[in-house]
Amino acid sequence: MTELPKTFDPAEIESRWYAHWEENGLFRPERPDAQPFTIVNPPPNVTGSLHIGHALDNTLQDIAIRYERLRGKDALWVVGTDHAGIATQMVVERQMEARQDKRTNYTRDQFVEKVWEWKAESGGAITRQLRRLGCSMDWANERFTMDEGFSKAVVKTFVELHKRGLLYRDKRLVNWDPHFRSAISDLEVETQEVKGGFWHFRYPLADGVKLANGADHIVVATTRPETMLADMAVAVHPEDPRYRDVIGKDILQPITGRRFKVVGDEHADPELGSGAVKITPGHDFNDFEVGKRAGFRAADMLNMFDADANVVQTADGLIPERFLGLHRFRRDGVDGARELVVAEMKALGLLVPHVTKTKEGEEIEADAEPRTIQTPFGDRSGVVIEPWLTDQWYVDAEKLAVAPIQAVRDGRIEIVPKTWEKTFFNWMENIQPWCVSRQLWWGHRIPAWFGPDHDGKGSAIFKESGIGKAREFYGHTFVEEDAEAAVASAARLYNVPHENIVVVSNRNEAVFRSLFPAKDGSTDAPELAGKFPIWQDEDVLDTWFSSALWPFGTLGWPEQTETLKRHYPNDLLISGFDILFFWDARMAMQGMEFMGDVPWRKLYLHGLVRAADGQKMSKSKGNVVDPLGLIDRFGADALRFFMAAMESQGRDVKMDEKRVEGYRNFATKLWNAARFLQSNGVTASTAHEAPHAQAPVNRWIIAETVATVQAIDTAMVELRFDAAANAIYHFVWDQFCDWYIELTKGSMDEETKAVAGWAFDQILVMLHPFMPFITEELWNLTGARENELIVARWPQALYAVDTEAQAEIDWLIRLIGAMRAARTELNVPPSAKLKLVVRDEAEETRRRLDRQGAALARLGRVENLSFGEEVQGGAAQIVVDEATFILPLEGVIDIAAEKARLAKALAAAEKERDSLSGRLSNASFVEKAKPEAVAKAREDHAEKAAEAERLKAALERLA
RNA sequence: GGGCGCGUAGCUCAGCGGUAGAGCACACCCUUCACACGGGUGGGGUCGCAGGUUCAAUCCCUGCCGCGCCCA
Repeated sequence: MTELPKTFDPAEIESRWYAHWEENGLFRPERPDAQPFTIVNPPPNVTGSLHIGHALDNTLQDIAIRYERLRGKDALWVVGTDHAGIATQMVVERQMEARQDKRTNYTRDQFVEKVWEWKAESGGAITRQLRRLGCSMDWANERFTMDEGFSKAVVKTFVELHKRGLLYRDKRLVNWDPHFRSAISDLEVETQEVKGGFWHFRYPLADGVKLANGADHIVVATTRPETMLADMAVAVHPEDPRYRDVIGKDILQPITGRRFKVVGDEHADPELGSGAVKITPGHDFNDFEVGKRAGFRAADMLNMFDADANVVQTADGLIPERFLGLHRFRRDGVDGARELVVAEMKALGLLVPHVTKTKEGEEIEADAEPRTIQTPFGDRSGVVIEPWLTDQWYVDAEKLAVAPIQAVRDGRIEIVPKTWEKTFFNWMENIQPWCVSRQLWWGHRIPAWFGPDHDGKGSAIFKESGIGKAREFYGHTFVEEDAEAAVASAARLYNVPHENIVVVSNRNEAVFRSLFPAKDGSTDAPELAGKFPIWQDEDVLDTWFSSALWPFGTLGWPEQTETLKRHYPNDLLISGFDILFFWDARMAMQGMEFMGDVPWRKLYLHGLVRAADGQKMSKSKGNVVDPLGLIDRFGADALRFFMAAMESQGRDVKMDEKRVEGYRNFATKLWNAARFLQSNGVTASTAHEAPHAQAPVNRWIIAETVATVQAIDTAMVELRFDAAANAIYHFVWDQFCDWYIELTKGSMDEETKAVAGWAFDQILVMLHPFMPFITEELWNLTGARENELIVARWPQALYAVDTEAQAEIDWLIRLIGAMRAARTELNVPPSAKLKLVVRDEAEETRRRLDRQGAALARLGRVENLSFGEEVQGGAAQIVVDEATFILPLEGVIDIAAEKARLAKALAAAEKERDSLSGRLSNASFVEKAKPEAVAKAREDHAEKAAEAERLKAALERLA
């Protein structure tokens, strides 16, 4: 056993022990016969670095897993990262940009290769950082969503969902992110309020038609004037008397000269604005629905934007040349289509100005009415989302949501805290189809192949298309796990031999090679004449589509592995509530669909970590706290303890560095307690059971240890991390250090050494889930051990509570406390030793004084104890239970001060006594209150009355 | 507009039907042989406001005020 150094260095201990645990496989000890306990980590983004939210999330998980490991379970904490489609592609593209390079200088395969290179070099940052936090994850089986095995699971899921009719391709409006040039899901759209305008345009009626009021036009209002270039109708309420007669008549739109109809649709609210709205089905979600009701097919809806949201010609060719290529609206100081539309309408006299009056009654005209507009933004790109008409893959979330909803309802999944259930239900019950395709290069390529139409006689037919979006035109789709299966499927459909199916890279190639002569000019026949080219969908899947498989994909699925059987369902999932929809809900859907069972039995949702001022941390605000910086300053143990202690269910955690510092101090306190024990010959305990003890102080600390185990066990069942942390904190500091060590100082007999060693060992075990590093270090420094603390045994909580010992030590603590208080209040110098005279004491008190005399003498600074004698002159008097303790202070004491002190105590006792007697004299209280409450009140009343009597007597003695 | 949550000591937060707790901060004292990242003692709260239920409300119910989040 080495002597403990005076101070400890968290950094050194942390790196040493972490490496030791990992190298020795201690995060996943072989326990084939033990009950499994399984958690999967929310896979952090492979480009990410550890932020304070990860620190909270992973600390809680580590506490849970270490706790269960100590309790002997086969504890598995699955770890890995996700490939973060957009984020990772962005990172690599940004690096390229810095070298004046760009993605499109490479083929897709070359680019993807470069991303893998980046991952190999830089993708490990977050996993190194999780290690610094002390997370005891199963690194030996670390997973990545783009792993071969995991990718297989992703492909299989896609194909299966498609087969089951739960996944389909559809042409409809998606949330298009013009920055990333990709679709995103509705969850990735953040609505924000921005200041905008509401413009009113006059749309002339064609053919001389007039409204009931004689007007030759309809006024429509819009917040997006640029979309008029793709308008296809004007909608009015069918019952609106102003417009009823013109339904079915034509509008002759200015600027484009397009003719379209006035349609009746209840979407138009007669109360709002003019009651007439322009309809742009290709660029607005509401208008899309109106358009469909008006009889437009999605494929015929006009599109006026390219992927960058710049204006392109519509299918009818009516957008004037001068608009083409403009951005949708003003950007970087350059006017866009919106500004030009407004200017031209104004010039045409078709803009209805917004008129306001100043206080002086003067009228002021503006082009638009200022308005706050709910505007959709891409959560990652920060640009305005453009509803765009494209073909995308959708998961039928509504059907998949049924089973998870049921599982939560009947308790197979328990959501903690329960308040989140309502949010979960609300979202799940109103769920929208989930768009899972993304127009990126990095990710799981969608296992769907497209092929041309056919004439039924072995020839391919390529449909002509009017709109230049090659990715959308195909005749047939083959969703299969690989190209070979797709070829087979295509051969079946086209009814041709396999060798007549040729896999090409995209549609352009298919068209070119099928319809035009071979490149070498050797023949006039197209190279693929008589054959059927098929090409794979170029899109990839939403990253969340893959991470939804995490609870079983990481365990080997679709293979039916032993691990999978043993560890699915997982026992617990811990995640921030911010990913409840993104991830948790989707895991529940996929888990129920493919495993037929819940992914986890409990779902624990914690809040956000906020900055000290309560603001959300963000890079732009510059208020981000780096958890690694906190680890450097205070140690990982202190940061972890802070996270646990602050995690009460349902509330956000506000950052408080002083508190982290406080827990660093707590670690130091523990360290020094160990030093003290060591210097007193206390060593590691050899038994799991508590030693037999006679001395009340030893029996007391055993009882308190057991009470602490019970408190932690209860807290952990309820997932009250704060309660668990506080229980061990107060036990260590307030009971073990402040009282047990102090009471046993100077009387360290063999029994005490054994009990102290045992109790300290239990402390190390109980504290280990929260502070793994310092506890492991002390465990090994305090004695020879058979095993590391990380795999030690959790304390037993089976002992009967030793109420007798507890009562005695409780009495002793109260007595010493009261004596100290009296001394301080009467300004007795701390070094002064006083005599102590006891009167009115019961037998039990005399016996206790007998046993605790030494402790009382040292902690109460008493040099002589006697009974019953009358004290001459001034003295301080202390009432504890039935006895009065007198500290003679002849000549030293200020009688007036002592009188005041006693009077204050007397007043307090009388106040409580009277309040209790008041309650007891209330007949309805005695009748209606619970009997226990009445009994308790009687008991307390008797006690307070007696105490008041004794204090009164003490006061009289002074007079 | 719908939903959820929060308002308790100067600050950060627990608590909960029987008249309030912690950490930090604050004041005073202590070079007590583990620890000043320490020890001791103490001050400090009409538990947002107003009603109601109850023998009894900080705790349950209703309304209001203030703050925050999510969804449309």
